[in-house]
Amino acid sequence: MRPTVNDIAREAGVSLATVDRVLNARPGVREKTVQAVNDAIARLGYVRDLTAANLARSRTYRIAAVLPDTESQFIQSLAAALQEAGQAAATSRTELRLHRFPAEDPHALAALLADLPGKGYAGVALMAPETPVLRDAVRSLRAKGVPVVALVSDLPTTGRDHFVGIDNRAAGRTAGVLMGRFLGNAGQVLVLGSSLLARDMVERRRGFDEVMLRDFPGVEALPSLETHGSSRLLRQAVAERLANTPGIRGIYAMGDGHRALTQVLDEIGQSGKLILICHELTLHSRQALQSGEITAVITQNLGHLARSTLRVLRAKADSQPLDEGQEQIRIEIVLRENLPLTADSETTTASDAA
Amino acid sequence: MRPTVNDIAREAGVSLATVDRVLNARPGVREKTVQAVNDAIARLGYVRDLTAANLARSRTYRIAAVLPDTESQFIQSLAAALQEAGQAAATSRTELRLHRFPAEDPHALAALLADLPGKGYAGVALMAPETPVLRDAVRSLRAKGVPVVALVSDLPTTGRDHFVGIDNRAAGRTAGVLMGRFLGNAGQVLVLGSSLLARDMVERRRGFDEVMLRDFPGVEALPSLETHGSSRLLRQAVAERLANTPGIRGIYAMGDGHRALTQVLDEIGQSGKLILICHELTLHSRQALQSGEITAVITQNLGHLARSTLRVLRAKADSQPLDEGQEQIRIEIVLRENLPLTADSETTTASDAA
DNA sequence: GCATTTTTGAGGAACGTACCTCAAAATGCG
DNA sequence: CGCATTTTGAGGTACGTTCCTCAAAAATGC
Repeated sequence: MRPTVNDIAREAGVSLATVDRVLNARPGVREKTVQAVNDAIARLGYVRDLTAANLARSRTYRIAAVLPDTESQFIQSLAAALQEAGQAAATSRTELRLHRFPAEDPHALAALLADLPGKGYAGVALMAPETPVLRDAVRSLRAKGVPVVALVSDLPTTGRDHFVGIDNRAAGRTAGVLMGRFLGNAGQVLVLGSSLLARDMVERRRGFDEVMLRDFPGVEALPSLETHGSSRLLRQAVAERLANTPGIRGIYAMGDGHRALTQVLDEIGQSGKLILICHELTLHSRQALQSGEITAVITQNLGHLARSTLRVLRAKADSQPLDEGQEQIRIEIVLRENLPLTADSETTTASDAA
Repeated sequence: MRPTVNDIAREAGVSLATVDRVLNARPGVREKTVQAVNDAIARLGYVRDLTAANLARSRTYRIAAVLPDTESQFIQSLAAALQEAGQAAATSRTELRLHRFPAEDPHALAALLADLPGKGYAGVALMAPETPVLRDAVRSLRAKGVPVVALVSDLPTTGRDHFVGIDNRAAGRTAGVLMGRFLGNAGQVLVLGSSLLARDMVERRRGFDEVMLRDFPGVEALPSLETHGSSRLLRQAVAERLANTPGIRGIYAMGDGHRALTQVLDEIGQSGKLILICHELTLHSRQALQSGEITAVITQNLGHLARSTLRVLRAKADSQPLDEGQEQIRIEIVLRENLPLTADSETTTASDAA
């Protein structure tokens, strides 16, 4: 049988009340007694039963996930993964609520965040561009004791408690090696990004160039083409570039918009002829991998991301330490050959089925 | 406030006892009443509070992990990862005990397994070769109601409840694409495996060949060289082959023994000149990746593996459904550029620090 | 309609911890 | 030493569920 608080009390020769005071760091216990209790704890190898503790505390965790209201397949998948993780966590006294904000309106976002503490939220997960208004809003949240984690794209200047996502610079480097090696260190590479204002895009580009310069002098990475999430812009620009620059043998797509990209390649008869490396495994990129239109996808496991978010926020809310290893989100390389069968990490969830 | 069993009783117009009978599928309730209760549950959106339930049940999970007593760095790491996951799970009424068996003695293993049910184990995780003796032992365990999961190498014929590990065929395919592409579809490849009796080795080889035949006709994959875990054998064989077969431009090492391999390559002056693809990220393979001696490592996250093992066994012990997505172990591709900083998935744990 | 069986209700104890109150004991100080 | 103050003890209730008993009520068969 595992030792309980009563066993500690007996072992330490003190009362249950005192043990409780020590365990929960309540005041009014002599240093000497604290020691005696801690010794007994160590001797018995006591570990607090968290299930009982949470029950007694009737602790519940209401958590807010705040995402832009973009239509992108990636955001949809992220939302679905969060919902799913929330469902699964319902049995452990955790409740997740999804909030959307107008993608281009930092003030609406700030207002939304300001409203959260009053509603009894134990933590907030946030994916948003790092504006000054946001910075203040996050600081104010944290000042009120509500932990905040940044999702997917980091927000270092806001002083967020944690970042849940991949190291985008390393992701860019990974794309770089794959591209360099697959091209055999020769040829030009077209680089596409949704916006050079987003931190993740900048970091990916930096990582990509780093590897290219160091290891693949034979490859020329062209300046980034910004698509601003517009598929028309993307198709036009890509078609034009490929026509004008015959040396292009690879494309590195740092942002979303796989669909428009594979479409335009198909139209101009280049489908499957270029090395194409993208980010994020979605329903579409999965198909394109399978058909050989996309060579490799750099991705992160959204299921893991969502579960990690909940775990981290719960831990922060209780100011408990994290299991760093478990919370590190891996940079996954997906080729046709190691395409996961289904589910989880991915984008094929409820929202797609509908 | 979340609804409780009492709320259901009120809502359904029955007593608490009846609600309990329905919730726990106890007999003696009319179909009509069951329906009424289920309706109330649905109407209120009740979700059982597992923490309270486990507390009331005073359910604890004693789990055995059974591994061969091999010295290999991989097994050591796996053991460390399991220990660590066990530590972390201690707060949730889970206790993990590690058992070792003599690697070459199936009967000792069977005896060990036969002894477990008496000791109150709620589940067993097992990594072992698939012998007839083992098959019977596992079946007998399961017949006694003890769930069994296979670790790392599957045991399909034993009727194990679950397999925790990667799809080794897909892992071989992944190694294949990387090799084929990195070689630019030309040259010969030396393939090393510890033993062709181990199921994982066979599956990796099969996957590797599959891709080679289909996608890289220019590459010739030589017959597997068995090393039987002996580094002397490995060094001799590799040196000889490389000397006799100048067309070899890549090596695919399906098993362990990275250290001996990189050493012999260094000795014959081939270090870093060949494309070298291995399995399992260990302390040594990590260093070799960093120095460029190894090109790519196909690996699985041991931290994830260990945590998944515990989750699966707990679920099986309670005959609850699994979150398939969460339990799928990914095939990870590690290059120098996406080498995780530290910890977890890996081999740099307590045992190494000691 | 009666006896028999099945279904239901009421209540309580338990799991291990948190948190509260009030009184008793120990300690520190002048 | 006596006083005020700090520290400790004893006991209780609560969290939401499980699991038990015993009696009462309802349904069933003949």
